[in-house]
Amino acid sequence: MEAQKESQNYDPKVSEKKWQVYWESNHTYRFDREDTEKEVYSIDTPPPTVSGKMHLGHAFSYSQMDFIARYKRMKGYNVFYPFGTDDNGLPTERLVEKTKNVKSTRMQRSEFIKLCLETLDVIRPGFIQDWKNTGMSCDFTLAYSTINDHCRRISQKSFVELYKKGLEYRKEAPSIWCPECQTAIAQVELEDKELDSAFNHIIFMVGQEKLIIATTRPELLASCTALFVNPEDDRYKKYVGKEAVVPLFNHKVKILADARAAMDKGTGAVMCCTFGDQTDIEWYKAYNLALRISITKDGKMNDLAGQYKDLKLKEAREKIIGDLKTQGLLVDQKPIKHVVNVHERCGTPIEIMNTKQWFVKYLHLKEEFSNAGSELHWYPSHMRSRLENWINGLQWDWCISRQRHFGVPFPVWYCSKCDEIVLADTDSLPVDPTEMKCPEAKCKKCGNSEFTAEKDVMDTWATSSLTPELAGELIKGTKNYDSLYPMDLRPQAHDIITFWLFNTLVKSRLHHKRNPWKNVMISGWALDPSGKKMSKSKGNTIEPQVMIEKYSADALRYWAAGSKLGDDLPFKEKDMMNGKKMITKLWNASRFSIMHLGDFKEDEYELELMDKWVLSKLQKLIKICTETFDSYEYSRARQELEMFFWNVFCDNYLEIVKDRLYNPDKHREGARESGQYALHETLLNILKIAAPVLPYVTEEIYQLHFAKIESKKSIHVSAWPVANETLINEDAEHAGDMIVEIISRVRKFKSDKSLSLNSELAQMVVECKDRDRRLIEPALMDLKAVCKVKDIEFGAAEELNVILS
RNA sequence: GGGCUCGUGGUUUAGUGGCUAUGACGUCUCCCUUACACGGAGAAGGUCGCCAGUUCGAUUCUGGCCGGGCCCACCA
Repeated sequence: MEAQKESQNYDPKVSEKKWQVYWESNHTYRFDREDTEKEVYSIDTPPPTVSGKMHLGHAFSYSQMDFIARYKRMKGYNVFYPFGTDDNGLPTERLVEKTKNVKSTRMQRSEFIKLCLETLDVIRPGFIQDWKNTGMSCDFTLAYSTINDHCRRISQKSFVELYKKGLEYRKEAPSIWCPECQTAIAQVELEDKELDSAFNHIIFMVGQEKLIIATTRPELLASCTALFVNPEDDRYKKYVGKEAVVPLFNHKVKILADARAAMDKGTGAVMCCTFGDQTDIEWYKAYNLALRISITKDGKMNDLAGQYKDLKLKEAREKIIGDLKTQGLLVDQKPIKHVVNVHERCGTPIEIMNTKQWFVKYLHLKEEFSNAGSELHWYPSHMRSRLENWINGLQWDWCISRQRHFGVPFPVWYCSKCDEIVLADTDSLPVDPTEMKCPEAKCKKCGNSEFTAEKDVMDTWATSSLTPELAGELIKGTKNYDSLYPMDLRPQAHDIITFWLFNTLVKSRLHHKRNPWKNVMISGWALDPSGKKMSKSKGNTIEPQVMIEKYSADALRYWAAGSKLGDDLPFKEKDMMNGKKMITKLWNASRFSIMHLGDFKEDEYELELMDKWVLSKLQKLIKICTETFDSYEYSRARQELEMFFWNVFCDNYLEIVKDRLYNPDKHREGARESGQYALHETLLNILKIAAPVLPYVTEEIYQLHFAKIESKKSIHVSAWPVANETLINEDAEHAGDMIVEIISRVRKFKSDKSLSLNSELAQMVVECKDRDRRLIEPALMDLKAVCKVKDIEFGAAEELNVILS
């Protein structure tokens, strides 16, 4: 592959495409399945959802994990860095229905899945290309798709195993239901939404007396099973134990006392329904209350609601309120704002329905999960409390069944007589029970020979919580398979700690009693310029593809490296210029350096003072950047590098060494070679440290000069710099800093006089301590040249003083 | 209501128990010097949210308050 000529300007459009092809055809990022010499570093890459395009948040967080992957690779690890796609679930279903003009529910599931796989095979390469364009260094041959056979098999196998371990159960129980999507959902899929509502004060008759309760959901009157008051509430003590008549429906319910009834809320008296909210379930269980269901799964009233049957919930509410009013049973209506749980996908307020669902049993393991969370190394550390917080608040076992058509089927049949569960044989997976016969001829329990197939599919998180296996199993049977686990790193964004991170942790604990990974790095979000969340509906999204086109992928990555791990970063387009400038500057400084390095030979040279100065500072840079990369603080590494490169290297060192390179005769013998040595070392190490963040431009420069010297095919598989302690030289740094200070005074002098920097000065007197004079004297030739001053004299003074004429 | 997090020149950001508080963008002045005008040199601009405490000394540590963000809880 041809590197760009050093005489040309750097063109990222040409360069980025070129190196991407080069890396791919050379398998630069290939995980070696068989090599056991190198230590394995395994990453549990997040699989993005294929249905959408890559958005800026992706570019942001995937860049950040890529910095670490590249760093580890240069450190000598055999990096396992797969790239899967998540094509299981609603987004894919919608996409395929739209593009193929079909209806999932009107097709056989396997047929629809087949169509999905075909469609995705067409779409996926273009989709993945966006990720490749950002410079991701995944081994793209380690690919999985969460809906393909491989993943369905692993997912179903997990289900079967957990069932056999007694960690899953199927039960008719109150569960969270979305009337819009018409499926059960999990606690994690809930979202808060503040809605306008009203407390309706409604009269219940207790004998001849009126007891007034307050409710926001009068449409559930038919479901009322009891009234509750607080045992301490003097107003209502006399009613406890008596029966009240439910208005409009006229059934009798008991009045009970329970501390969960708040005296200061509404009227202090509350009705308990099947099921208005979580407390209703608790009361239902605690007091063995009747089950009175008055709403249907699609959000309408049922038979129990009598004349209100078939009305939608909202309509029923209005009609019931109207009827209460006309009958004088509604004494008051207080408008309130309250927060209700809605389904995060569709925004519909959820209902609690009694339905038969599959659950993963885990509420009894909260403590284990919490401890497991503490054992993970969190970067940044404060993100752990989000998991902790979530675990503490868990109230439901994990409902993993969904009443949808598209997804991973449960490999399960039920005896049509006694409901006995029959599982598919593990070897036969993946299966779709709706399309094959039950493997058992007769029910073991009752002898019946009729079975019905489970039609439900699994929660997508039941599959994506298995990513360590989905990826790892791809190399099963190779030498390095076992070294993958536990994986070294889970990188992801903070919004799915309670989803993906938690669920993966759960599965790993349940299956293997170990953590899935050692470290987790949590990235923040890319926000819009005003610091708000980007969303398509708000129209404030920024397309990373456009930014790459305009400014290059390196520039976009440079931007992504500008925020601390875990921090959100508002995107401002002008910030793109910083990266672009950095790239240009790197190119130009390298061009200049390489121009003077053509005849350089590695050898022992007596080093000039300013060479010792730059090399000493370089060693410190290497140390700090290594430390910061080790603790995932790539932004700090970027900042340190930028300061060194711009300030120390370009603005000062290159200016200082320039004269020795152009006019070696003016200097002592070997001064030029000493400069070449320092230049070579410094530039090479700058490039290497920049390589994880700016993979393209560093490769271009590396190939232009250093690749053949180091005999490496790519900078990205070259060795990460190691600081040479013997080059750390405090005296040289002190002396060099003084030289820089003197240069700065000269520059100020010229600037004040509106002189150009290369205007000549006749004389300079440097007043300083005697000791300092001896330290800086060795660099006198450099100083004269860079200041364009003919003669330098010294004087004695406690403080540094520079007199010019 | 609980937890976490942030509050630094006009904007943005780094950072630390103490030397003149970091850089970028913007502003102003100057300089086309054989790597780079997508550059270089210089300048102006900050009571480091407010109040107390610990300390010889706090922007940095502790507590309280004010303000922003996120997560969780509350849903009768």
